[in-house]
Amino acid sequence: MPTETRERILQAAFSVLSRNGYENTSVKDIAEEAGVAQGLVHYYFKSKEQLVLAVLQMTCEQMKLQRHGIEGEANALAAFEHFKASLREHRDFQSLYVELIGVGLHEPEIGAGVLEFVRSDRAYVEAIARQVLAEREDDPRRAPAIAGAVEAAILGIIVQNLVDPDFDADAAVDALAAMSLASVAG
Amino acid sequence: MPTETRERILQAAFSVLSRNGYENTSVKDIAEEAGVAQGLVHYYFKSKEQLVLAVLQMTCEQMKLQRHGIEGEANALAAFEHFKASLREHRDFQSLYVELIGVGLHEPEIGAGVLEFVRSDRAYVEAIARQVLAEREDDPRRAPAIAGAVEAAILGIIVQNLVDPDFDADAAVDALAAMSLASVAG
Amino acid sequence: MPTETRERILQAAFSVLSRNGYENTSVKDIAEEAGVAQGLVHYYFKSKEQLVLAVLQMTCEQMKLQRHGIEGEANALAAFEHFKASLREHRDFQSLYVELIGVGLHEPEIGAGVLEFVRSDRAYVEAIARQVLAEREDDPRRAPAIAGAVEAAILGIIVQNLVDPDFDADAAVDALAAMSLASVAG
Amino acid sequence: MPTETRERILQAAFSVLSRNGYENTSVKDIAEEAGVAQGLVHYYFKSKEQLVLAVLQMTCEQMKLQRHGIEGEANALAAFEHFKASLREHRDFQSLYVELIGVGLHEPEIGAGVLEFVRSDRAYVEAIARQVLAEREDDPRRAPAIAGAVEAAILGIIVQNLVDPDFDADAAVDALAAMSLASVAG
DNA sequence: TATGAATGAGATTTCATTCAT
DNA sequence: AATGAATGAAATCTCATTCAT
Repeated sequence: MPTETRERILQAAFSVLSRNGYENTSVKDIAEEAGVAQGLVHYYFKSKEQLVLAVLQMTCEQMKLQRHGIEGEANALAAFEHFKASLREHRDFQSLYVELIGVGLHEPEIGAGVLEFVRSDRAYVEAIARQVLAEREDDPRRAPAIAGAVEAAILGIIVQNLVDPDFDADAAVDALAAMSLASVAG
Repeated sequence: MPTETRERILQAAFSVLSRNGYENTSVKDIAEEAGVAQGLVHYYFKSKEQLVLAVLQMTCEQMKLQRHGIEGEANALAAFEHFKASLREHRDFQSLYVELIGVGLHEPEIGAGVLEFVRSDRAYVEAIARQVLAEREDDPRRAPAIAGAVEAAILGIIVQNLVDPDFDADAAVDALAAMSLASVAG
Repeated sequence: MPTETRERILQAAFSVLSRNGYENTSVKDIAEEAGVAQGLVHYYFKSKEQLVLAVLQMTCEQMKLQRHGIEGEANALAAFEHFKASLREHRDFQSLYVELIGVGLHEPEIGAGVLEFVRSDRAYVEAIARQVLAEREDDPRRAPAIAGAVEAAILGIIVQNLVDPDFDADAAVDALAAMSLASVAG
Repeated sequence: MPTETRERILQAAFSVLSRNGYENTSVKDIAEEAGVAQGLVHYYFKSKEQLVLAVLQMTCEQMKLQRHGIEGEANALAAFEHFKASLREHRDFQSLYVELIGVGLHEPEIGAGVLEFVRSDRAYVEAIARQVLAEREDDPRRAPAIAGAVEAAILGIIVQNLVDPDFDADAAVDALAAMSLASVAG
């Protein structure tokens, strides 16, 4: 089946990219990991950049799905717990993601993909914030700013967790949870 | 004069790197920007990686100095204001920094440089946190976790500010300030 | 056809190497001689060293085949005659060979290839020596030492023949033949 | 003293060249080994090739001197013994020498230096051969051919001794001695 | 769809040599 | 005599991409 091959290439690209980094990954490496000829990669993806973009989107899609169950709960603490778990389980995704944030600063197509995901992530945080503000009868107009800060902290915890082996990510998440809830009236 | 030339290469490297990105910057570009022969770059820096590392360190050094006046004050709000200003004034540094965080995930020498700076930055935040906790007679042992979360938010605000033209960085910083102070007893 | 191209590169490499010498031969020169793109050379051979090694082995293989008919004869004099002829006809091979002996002293992979050929050549000489010793009922245990000396003289005659236009190679081979036979009982 | 510096550079060049090989030796390496600035090497030697040539000549000179005492003796066996000793003691010289034979095939100035030494060496062998032939009242006109073969064997034993750790150089020299003496009437 | 040979541009790096001091 | 910064050319190698089959 044609689609299977495309998928295999995508998976292979994700593996190699997250393992070796954007700079150290060639189309040849990806083709080898996927077990296909080099030329076939360009049959499915016009350029390396397009392939990377597809990888980014595929992976973001996977992440969104995992979050999905939580969203209905409107429970901020549960979301933070879920985040703690994902810090342990999805290092590979996060590593690629952080690297692509950097790449996206100078490659517009990647940048657009990154932007889309950052915004959707922040929107999710904002939705939760809005729920909490509503519960406590605080001003719902505060939600965007709080979401900006909380989403920022999430990104920054991901980064520190990747970069610094001594970083206590769980403690940072707990502190973030305490901080964000303390700032809401009630 | 020898030292001047080395400095000129470093400055040129910073310019080109922050303007075009790590991937799109060649030693040739840097040499041209500096107005020297390509070979001279390798006379002063053993490899491209070493040069980039030196750029990272030089720039981190500059950032540290700017912070210096603040540190004695133990005034968290002033530090947040200063951060807001630097978001406007130092996009070039921040852009390079964010990109090198990504690069450093797979290139150990860059990674070590990034780690060093992240830690020193967090230590600075922790010192301020400790001051505030002391003022309000809260438990000083909370400082590391708070610093982890606040440093994270700082990183994440830098990222969003670079990536998303619609991001309201000032509002996020204000929300962060409110959150972090609200979580401390008093 | 793929194999043809590989062979063409190999032949081109032999030509340029024996004509211009190892030091003065670049991959670009070889690609031009073969009429292919420079990158293709590295498609077939991982590195310049690997290519040179392949050239060495290819040429050694050719030399071995030419010798083959003789070996059955157990006739030392015929072998010496054949050697005289090859001194005239295979200057190019011998020139490259002598140069690679020198190169191999400091590049292990080349050195291994050279060693292999020297040993196989000496083994061939030893086989002939053993035949002559048997014929004349002399001690067969003398064969290795005699082969060491005769193989040495062969190498040295090749060298002098290349280096010194006034060197009388035929006379030297005849003297060697006389010497080696005179030292065997009978 | 100026001459001392020149000598130091020559000695350093010999060390580095014989240790690392011609290809892997840069003028910078030599300057560093000598403890002088890179530019100074070119003050004393017009080019790298000239320097290498001077090294070759210096070293050949040293070898000749060591032989000198022997030459008066006209004692072939003593000369062979001396050769056996030099195989053990002068690997560094011999390694450089063999490499420069190869280089000299394509660089005329080096080639001329090599040729000069090969000829002088062969002339020395020929003188001894002549003495032995005279002693045994054999035809002195055989001397050049014998010398060609013996000098060849000397070169080839040097080569095999460098290339093959299992080569029994002493046995080969003994066999050579036996062969060469057996071929002379008496 | 799939292959893999072939291309051509470009990257990093090395190096002999020159030159101002 | 001596330094070492500076040059410019060249070398090896990598790689995204194309193309004939």
